[in-house]
Amino acid sequence: MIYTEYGSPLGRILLLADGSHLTGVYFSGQKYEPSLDPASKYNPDSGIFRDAVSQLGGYFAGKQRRFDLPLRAEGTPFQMEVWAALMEIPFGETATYGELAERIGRKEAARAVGAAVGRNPISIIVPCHRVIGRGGSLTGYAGGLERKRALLELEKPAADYPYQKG
Amino acid sequence: MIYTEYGSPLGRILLLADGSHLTGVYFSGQKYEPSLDPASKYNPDSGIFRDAVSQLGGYFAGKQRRFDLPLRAEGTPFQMEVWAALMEIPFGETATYGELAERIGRKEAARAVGAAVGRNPISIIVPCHRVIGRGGSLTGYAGGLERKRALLELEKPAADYPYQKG
DNA sequence: TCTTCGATGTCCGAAAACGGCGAGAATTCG
DNA sequence: CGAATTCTCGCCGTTTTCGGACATCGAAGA
Repeated sequence: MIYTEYGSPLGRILLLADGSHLTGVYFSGQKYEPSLDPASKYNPDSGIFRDAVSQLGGYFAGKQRRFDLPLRAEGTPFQMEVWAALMEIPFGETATYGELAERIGRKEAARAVGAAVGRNPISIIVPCHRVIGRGGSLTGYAGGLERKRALLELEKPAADYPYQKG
Repeated sequence: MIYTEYGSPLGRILLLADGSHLTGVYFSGQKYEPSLDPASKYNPDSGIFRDAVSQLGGYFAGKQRRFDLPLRAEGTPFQMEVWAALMEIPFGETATYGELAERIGRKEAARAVGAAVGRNPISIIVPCHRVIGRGGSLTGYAGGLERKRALLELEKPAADYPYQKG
């Protein structure tokens, strides 16, 4: 278990890996951010991290629309199904929680999908920010709505997203 | 993780080890017997098992009063404390649950001690059969009271143990 | 003598609470 | 009259909480 940090335009990001696979990408301080395993080592020079940081850099620079990295996300069967579905949403597009639920064959489980999306361990790369409410509202994001909005604007500069009141 | 079996005078016994340490000794079918990890391998020729079987043979034959084997028993801190205390009860002697509780500095936890003793993963060698009720009754044994009685008689052939009523 | 009760750590099942939802009714304003 | 907003309620997987049951034992009261 190794980790490193990456200073993104949206704030510091913690990256976790098991050596061969990327296992976590968290905005520092975000909801559900795991506490660092004492046994894990700071190792910014690991190949997996160099690739990840490079691709994240390209993404934030607007030069890269897809990621190509070995990922490993562990969770309940349901969660992993949801996360897999997330990977099917292309850059620049969005889906609703209900649509996602339907796609995995559990039409009525929109709310459970919401909970699972919120537990996505690999932010940005597994694009949980592309899921919004049926009415178009952003509804929520573990890293903070501000970042969700920023990511969506980065992917679709021309669009305007509704602001939530307040 | 490896395992083997040993046919004792009191029935078939399952032995577990991690290669260097003995991690489990269970009467086949006893309470709390763990289901065999699919990844574990049958390996009766492992050195640790040869030693264990040899010493168990000597014990049942009445020729050996102590065991000398590398052990590893995992559990909660409380449980491990109880199991360590069990090792202090010499061959042929007994202790009550309350005494054991007092010995680990938790005088009032006799009942909790009972629960922990019941979870002992290394029967016979960690001598949980040497713990009896305050009144002298055998109270319980994960491998069955009949075996507990047999073990105690093996260790102290001349003694007579009270039968529980009924 | 017999029953009741309280203290203790762990496990297990049941039940409830809790979410990054969504459809439909009720309500509020122009 | 619409159209936007708020409420209410059902939906569903996960997490948390809670209540017993245990390999006990001593003290207190009937």
